[in-house]
Amino acid sequence: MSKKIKTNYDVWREENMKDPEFRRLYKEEEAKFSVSQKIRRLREKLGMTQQSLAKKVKTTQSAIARIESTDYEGHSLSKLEEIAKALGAALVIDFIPTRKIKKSA
Amino acid sequence: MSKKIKTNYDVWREENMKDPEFRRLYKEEEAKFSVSQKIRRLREKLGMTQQSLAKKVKTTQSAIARIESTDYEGHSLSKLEEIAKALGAALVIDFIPTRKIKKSA
DNA sequence: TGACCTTATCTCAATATTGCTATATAGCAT
DNA sequence: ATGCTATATAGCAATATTGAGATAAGGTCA
Repeated sequence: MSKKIKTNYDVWREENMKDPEFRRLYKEEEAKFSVSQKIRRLREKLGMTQQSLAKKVKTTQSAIARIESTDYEGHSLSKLEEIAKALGAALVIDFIPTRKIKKSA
Repeated sequence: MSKKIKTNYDVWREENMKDPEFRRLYKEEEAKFSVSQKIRRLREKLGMTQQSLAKKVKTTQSAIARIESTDYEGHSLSKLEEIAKALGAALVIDFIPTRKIKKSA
């Protein structure tokens, strides 16, 4: 039934799972994951292949693979929007202040 | 009726909302605005000009103006990260499913 | 009025991302 | 083993974004 192909991401995750701190974050906060990984995980939840996602986004499998690679950081917002749509999701972006904001105008 | 889907971002926010300081800094209403507007509003709250922000991000005022223009959609994630940092904020990105995900996998 | 500050818009070159093909690897099944 | 499927990666052309300078518009203030 279920195919268990081990991706680079699987290898990466298994390796990192050896680290207790990583395990803690992995369980508690998926928010800690990169955009690339979020896309991959959502795609896999939907049972889609890179190929089928590529078709929906009108691009190629290799382009999806690149976007999902753990060390890729060249994402564009427009592409992310397209991908989100193809995955039946809404892309949410927000800026969260990490330090105090001065009251002055 | 339908279950409200709680995203990782929701969990993250709810958890942080327990902190009074975070609540003060975070304004729920901000979520409605576009990325361009969010940048502009946050910059103005900090009393910064496009010029001063440009300097922090090592670019020009015209580039900031372009990024803040309402109909601009060519944002890159890397630029947004830089801008967020310069504005003393964390960039949060999440995919929120808008339809049910099959239980499998 | 003029001087100054802030923002918007234009153009162009430099840089970055994307699309695409080909190819390699890995897992599973026959 | 072979064949099939899914993914990863390299190279290059096409496309898109960015950086920069010039300029214009609007506001404020003396």
